Amino acid sequence: MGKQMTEMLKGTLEGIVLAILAARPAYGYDITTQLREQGFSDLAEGTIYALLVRIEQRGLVDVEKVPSEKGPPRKVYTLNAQGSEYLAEFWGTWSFLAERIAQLHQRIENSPEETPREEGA
Amino acid sequence: MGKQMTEMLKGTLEGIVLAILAARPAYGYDITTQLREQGFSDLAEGTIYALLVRIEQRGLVDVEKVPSEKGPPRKVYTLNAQGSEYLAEFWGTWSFLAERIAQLHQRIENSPEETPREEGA
DNA sequence: ACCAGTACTTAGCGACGCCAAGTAGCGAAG
DNA sequence: CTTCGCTACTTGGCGTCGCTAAGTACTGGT
Repeated sequence: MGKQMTEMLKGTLEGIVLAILAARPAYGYDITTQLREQGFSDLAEGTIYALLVRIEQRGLVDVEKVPSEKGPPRKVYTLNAQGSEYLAEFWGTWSFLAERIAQLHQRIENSPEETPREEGA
Repeated sequence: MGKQMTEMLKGTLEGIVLAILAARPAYGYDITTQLREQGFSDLAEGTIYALLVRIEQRGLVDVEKVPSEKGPPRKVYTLNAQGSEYLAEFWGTWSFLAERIAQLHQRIENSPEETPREEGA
């Protein structure tokens, strides 16, 4: 997916990453790999790292440096209480938006321009 | 809803507006009113107008100036063939994203940290 | 010694939604 | 007749976000 997906990820990627961290703690490279495997194939690596820095500075996650056998130390992120709260808000916002959009989608599906309808009443 | 919604609307608002136009032609003020009534209560007016200019320049809509009894002439936007195509792409992208996020949501719901589980096997 | 894979960082860019203010046309109230 | 409020669109500047691109650093294999 291209530009549309890029724009859509603004605002949702944050929630996605928090949701991943809600399942279990993880580090940047790991998260990137997970997402790429789950279909976000051309997700930029730098994006995740920048996002992690942001949510750390907002105090939504706790960080721990863990040595790796295969490279530089990993920064393992864990969702904390504030992060859980923020994630809950995210689900609320997302649900609201998804519901409106689903309604719009149905409304179109159910009233295609082709279908002849009684114009009068 | 606040900042989360603002960020989420990036990329989705365009699709929302196109979907509204797919139902029937409309002008900026009208679209803004519709959206505000449908729950996007603090949607900025300028946002919609800027978006309409963009989709017009991309050739996704046709425009017609229609005089109004209550003020300046309205710019009525109609979704054209290219717009329909683009909207279809939007649904594809949105569906993909919504599905992934739904999966993430379920995965969390089904494995809450609180629930005691057999640790061994 | 070199390269590939792992893992994180940084600087700059474009796109989008918001804010604020302004322009313009019309009807009703004073 | 001026003023106010509603309708309707425009414009300039701002902050945020994801992407691009380049770099740093550590390890193991050839």
